[in-house]
Amino acid sequence: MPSDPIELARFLIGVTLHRAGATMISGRIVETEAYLADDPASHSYRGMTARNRSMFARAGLAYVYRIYGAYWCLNVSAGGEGEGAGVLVRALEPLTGVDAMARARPNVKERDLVRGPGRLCAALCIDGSFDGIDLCASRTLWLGARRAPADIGASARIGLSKASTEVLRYYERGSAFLSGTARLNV
DNA sequence: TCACTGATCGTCT
DNA sequence: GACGATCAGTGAG
Repeated sequence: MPSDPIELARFLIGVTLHRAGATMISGRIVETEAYLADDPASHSYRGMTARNRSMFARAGLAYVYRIYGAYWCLNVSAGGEGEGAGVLVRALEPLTGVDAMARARPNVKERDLVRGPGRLCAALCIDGSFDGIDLCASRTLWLGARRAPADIGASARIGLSKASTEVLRYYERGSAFLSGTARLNV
């Protein structure tokens, strides 16, 4: 697994994310965003705090944070220890445990279950208690095998007020499970 | 399908 | 005290 945030963001496209709870849930990552060490849009930009310390760990740990008071977002830490880089996991292609995801998100269409970082965490029951876990060693949330995507597209990142033109969002071209509008997923 | 808006609260200034 | 790596609902085209 690469540690450079851009290489990691591209590598994670096609990797299977597993969640073991009452039911086994898994999905293939189809969309990511890279957040660099010296990046005005990154939580790590102003240095390490109690919230973002997981971003400064060695690559491969989970950084889970709450946004807009209501949703959780899952990142994979990147870079070397103390660097403060990460990759936001934005969308999955559901593989197994669709029923469990639907129970966690009632009245939601299958296509929208894990299409977006907040929705993804809700469907997989990921919250702040997962912050800092090792995604290569955990038995509750971990990264598994990779099935290489046919084609990887790139676009500007979504939802940012700073550095919003940097092309650091990556996605599997043609996937039906991408977030954002169609224009971004060409 | 796209654009716009309000909700909501932990974190940082 | 302000803001945010989002989402669901609404209305127009």
